[in-house]
Amino acid sequence: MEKKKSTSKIENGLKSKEDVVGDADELGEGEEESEEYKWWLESVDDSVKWQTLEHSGPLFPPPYEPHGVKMKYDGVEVELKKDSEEVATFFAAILQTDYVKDKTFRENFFKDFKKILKKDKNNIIKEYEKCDFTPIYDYLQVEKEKKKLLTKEDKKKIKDEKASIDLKYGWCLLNGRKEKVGNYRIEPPGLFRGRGMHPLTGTLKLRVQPEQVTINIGEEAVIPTPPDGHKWGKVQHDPKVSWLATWKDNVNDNIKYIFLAANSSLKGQSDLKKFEKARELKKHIHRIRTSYTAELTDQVTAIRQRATAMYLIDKLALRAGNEKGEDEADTVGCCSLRYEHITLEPPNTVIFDFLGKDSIRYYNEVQVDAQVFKNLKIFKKEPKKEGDQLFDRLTTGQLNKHLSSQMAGLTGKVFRTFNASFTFQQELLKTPTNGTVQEKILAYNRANRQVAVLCNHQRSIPKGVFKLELKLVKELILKLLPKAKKSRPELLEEISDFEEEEVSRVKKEYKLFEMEKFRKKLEKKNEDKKNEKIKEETSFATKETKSEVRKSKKALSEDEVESGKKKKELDDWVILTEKEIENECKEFEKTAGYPSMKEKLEKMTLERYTS
DNA sequence: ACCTCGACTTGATAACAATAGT
DNA sequence: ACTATTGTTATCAAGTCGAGGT
Repeated sequence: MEKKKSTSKIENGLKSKEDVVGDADELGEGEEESEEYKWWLESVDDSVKWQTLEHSGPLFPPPYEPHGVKMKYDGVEVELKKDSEEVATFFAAILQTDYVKDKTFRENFFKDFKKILKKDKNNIIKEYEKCDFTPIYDYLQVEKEKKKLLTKEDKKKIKDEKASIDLKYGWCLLNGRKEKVGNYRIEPPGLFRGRGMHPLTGTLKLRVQPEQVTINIGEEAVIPTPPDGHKWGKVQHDPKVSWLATWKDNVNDNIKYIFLAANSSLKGQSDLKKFEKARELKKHIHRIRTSYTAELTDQVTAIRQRATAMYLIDKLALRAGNEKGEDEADTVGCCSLRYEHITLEPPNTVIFDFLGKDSIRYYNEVQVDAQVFKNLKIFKKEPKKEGDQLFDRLTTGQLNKHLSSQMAGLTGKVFRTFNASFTFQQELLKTPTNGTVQEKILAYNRANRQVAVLCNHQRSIPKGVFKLELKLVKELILKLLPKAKKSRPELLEEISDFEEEEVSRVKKEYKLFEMEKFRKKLEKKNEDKKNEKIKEETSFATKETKSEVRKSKKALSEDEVESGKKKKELDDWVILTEKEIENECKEFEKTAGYPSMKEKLEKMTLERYTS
């Protein structure tokens, strides 16, 4: 195999995209130049993941250090033993978030808190309602502020320590090559933050002991030393799996792993394989579509359901939708859709409304093929009612079995990759061939947006409304919009009641403010660009005069130095039409509001503590 | 033919670092 | 130079899917 010295970043800039991706292996700074390993040219047999494997094992979180701050029970300070204090502190830390507003979260937390209290022989704390965690919360806030105020040297020291840890645990030797390890830290204890209506949210996630951990490592390799006084649960040498360590999580009985990083050869190879599979589907998609379209009218219900599901997965990029257990949030995918998740509106509109992965709402009104509409109507026919499976004769297992008979290795998720990639490519084809960098970026972002729409990817405005926040929000608005003092006198009033409604109203107001700012920014840039153009033209006309020439020869004039950056950016700026500005604003609206506000609030909190 | 378990990917989001703006 | 904004990386919950047991 031809080997080549890895090249510098500057050289990479001149190379084709493929090469740049290949060169993306990063060795720590100051590393010796290593010979490049072209994993993407390696054969794709991945049943054996490695021949030799050496690593430093997982890194455990530091033991809990008590702070001694007392919480209150029924108005009285209570002394807590170490373990109880730790759990109380987990809860205190998120006091202002709306995890605490969630009844399930509170109850699960308190149940586990009481268990720990019992072990610590504490029989004072009995009712959640009498608990007051705010002293601990306040303490944590102060600690946070202190951390921010650390000196540069202290911050550097912390950074260096982190780097030396990373040097030890962040790398492994896979077949003798140095590769990056991903999540080498054992997950620290805390309160399980299940998403959506997870029945176990708030449950105490216990500290993982080395005795629960299995190490997977090469036979020849030195076995990493477990923490003092501890032993590994098990040490194995299985080259058929890629993980370095594993343990079982006490909350869901889920198995957790330590894997290599996303940019490692192993992950790279399987990623490549995934996309190659999606490309392969392109060759078969016509045949597969013809086949399931024919099956839409099959006599056998199971086959009809399968065909209909395939249509939805293909057309809407729905997830396969495995069955879920009792102890999980009630979310669905294609195969697990229920009666209540779709509404049929003749002649052929289907309204999807359900919670998908991460309890993110999928809402879509779509026109479907007439036969699909007919089928869905049949699948909803009585005696079916709310709570019943729409595809009652279909499981993901059966679906995938059929898919792999149509094309080797084909499963439901391949359609998502395929359709996302296809959409992305189609959208990129609209890039202006000789457009500016700005225009190209715009096209790229638009393509990404289209994929996000297809796959229903959405980042939500973070929840977690703080009680204190409302007050701060009001202060903030007054600070930013001084004229509101007159027009909105109620903002000056003392807050008596922290109603959710009030919070969202103030937030909306802030969002409007943000959007106005954004629009002004765009318009100003447009203006600047227009002016610059005019200036350019006029300066070109008078360029002949000697003084002008001399001035330009004087390297850069002062104000040119100052506006250098701005100018550079303006060079790429495309003058937007009113409609484009409108579109950009609409896009901005989705993300405007909370994130920038949150930081401002944090700053104000800091000012408060430091003044 | 189910059902559970194990391994791995996916995706939201929180935390941090880099860059732009004043 | 200091701070606001934006981009990147780390974290971890929540999916997918095949294998192997009953």
